[in-house]
Amino acid sequence: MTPEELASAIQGQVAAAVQAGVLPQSCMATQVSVERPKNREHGDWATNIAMVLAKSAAKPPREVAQDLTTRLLTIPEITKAEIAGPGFINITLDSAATGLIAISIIQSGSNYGKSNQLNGETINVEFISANPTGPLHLGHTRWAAVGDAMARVLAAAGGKVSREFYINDRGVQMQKFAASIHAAATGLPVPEDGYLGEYITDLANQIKAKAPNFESLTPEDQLSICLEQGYALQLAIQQESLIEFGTVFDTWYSEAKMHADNKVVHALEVLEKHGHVDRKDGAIWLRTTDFGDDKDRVLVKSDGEYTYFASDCAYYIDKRERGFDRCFYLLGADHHGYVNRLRAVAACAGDNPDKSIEVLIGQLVKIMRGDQEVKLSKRAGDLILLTDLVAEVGVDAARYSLIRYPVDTPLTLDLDLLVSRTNDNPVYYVQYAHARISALLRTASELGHDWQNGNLEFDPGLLVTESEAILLGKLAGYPRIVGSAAELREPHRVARYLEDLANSYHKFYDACRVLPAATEELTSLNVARLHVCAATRIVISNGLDLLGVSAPQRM
RNA sequence: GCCCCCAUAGCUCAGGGGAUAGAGCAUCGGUUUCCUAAACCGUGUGCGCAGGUUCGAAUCCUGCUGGGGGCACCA
Repeated sequence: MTPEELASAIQGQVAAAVQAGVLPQSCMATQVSVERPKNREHGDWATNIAMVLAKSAAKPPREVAQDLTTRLLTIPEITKAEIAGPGFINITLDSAATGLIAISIIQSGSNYGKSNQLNGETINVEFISANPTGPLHLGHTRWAAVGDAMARVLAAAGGKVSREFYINDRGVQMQKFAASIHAAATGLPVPEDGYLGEYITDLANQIKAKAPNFESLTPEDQLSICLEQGYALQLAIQQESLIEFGTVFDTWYSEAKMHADNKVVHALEVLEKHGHVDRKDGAIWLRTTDFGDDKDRVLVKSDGEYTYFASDCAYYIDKRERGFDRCFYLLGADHHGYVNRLRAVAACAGDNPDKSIEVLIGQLVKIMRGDQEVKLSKRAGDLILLTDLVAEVGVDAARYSLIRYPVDTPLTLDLDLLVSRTNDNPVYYVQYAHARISALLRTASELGHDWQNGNLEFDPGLLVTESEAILLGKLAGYPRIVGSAAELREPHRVARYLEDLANSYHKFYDACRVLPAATEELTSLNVARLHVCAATRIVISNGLDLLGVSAPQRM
């Protein structure tokens, strides 16, 4: 029996109580919530329904609980229902009812945990969106991991998700980038505010190697080759490192192409049509203060140039016209000032920002090397790159350690720690549980035990020990973890859950012998426990998949 | 000045209004003739301060203190 089934069974008993006149009609509307009690002695599940209903029933919670308890005991799967504390009802299920979850997980396989909670909503998840003027650093890496996990979680909850990377390939930064490469290629001094770092020299060398006549070109032609080639090379480097990292975008969206396609002009027309555009001081403004921004924003400067903000507007409007119900922006804390203006843009375009825009602010990643904080500065070339992190700790550990914390808390990674003690990383703990089960199932098969289709049937009633009951309860809770991770936009919940699940599995493994000893025959108890193991492996594998972390067969 | 985020064990952090607030690391000790010991078991004076909301607050609200970040016709 899953918690959802239990909740609806309780709902049914509430209805019966209303029918019997014990509870007023108003109690029907109340949502029943079922939770796992922290303390195992309180049973398998607990509900606070009596306390919630107490007010509308105009009775003390314990009295409501008393009546419901009697009714709940008529449900065959419930062996015990007790009132506790202020009015909790603690419920113990028949061990067979608890154990059946294993079968249901095995049948669902990779679909276990998926739902249609988001009801096919089309969601655009935009993240990283780094300038193509340098490699991706650790700040981007947090989003590369979390943004992708977010997309996976939303998809598992029934969203139609598209991952998108916005390329800021237009504007002053690109010019500086080209000038910096050009300087490196020709031995000129680095321009003011230019980019530093070895990668600039590398790019310059690659460009010169591809264009043997480079030296003989005019400086203007050289510069334009540097821009074009430097951009292409650097973008390819970003794309490759993300693929290696396991983050694959559906769309790489070029700002320059958006301009070339006249999308910005179109966006201005849309905004104008909705009546929030002003002209003053020779510039064109969007009256974002109509919708809570603290000042109006310039779309077109008095010199006729579009602002970056104009691109933001056009990009948003284009996303909506491409059919996305909801646009996620995953931004660093240094961009939190954008939230109000993005929402105002949506409102100026005639949308309800509460529906169409969702901005998640990720606090910055602080990096320690021992006691020393490593300062990041792309211009100065002092970087911790995505590729560096992966080289040091591997994709799985890197992704996992970035995902397992909520994004709204600053994250401190100690590189020395991550490097020197990789075995202590929780990801290994979870992966080990998966590898351990894989080994066990492998052994079962090598010994010729046919536990799935053999003579012995799965008997869930044999799973009676404490560690089995705890493990089964955790397995039953997985779908709601995925659901809450999606609803709250907090993929880290999946990671925390997996650690908890792995812990329950290791304890189970320690307490319960799964396979028969070498000389003995397979028993029904072995079969039942093999089902539990198989179900656990499925859940770990499904959960790790949501994080983009591998589930190894061997370690 | 205005805005956002944060404050929980020695350290890094979990904890969607519920019962005795939890992990990992670190410390010290224990467990394997038996399926993977990357495991398991034991070892703890902790929710920054003050109010409020209610049957009940680490959780929600207000104020304060302390830390991080942000405020351009920049990108």
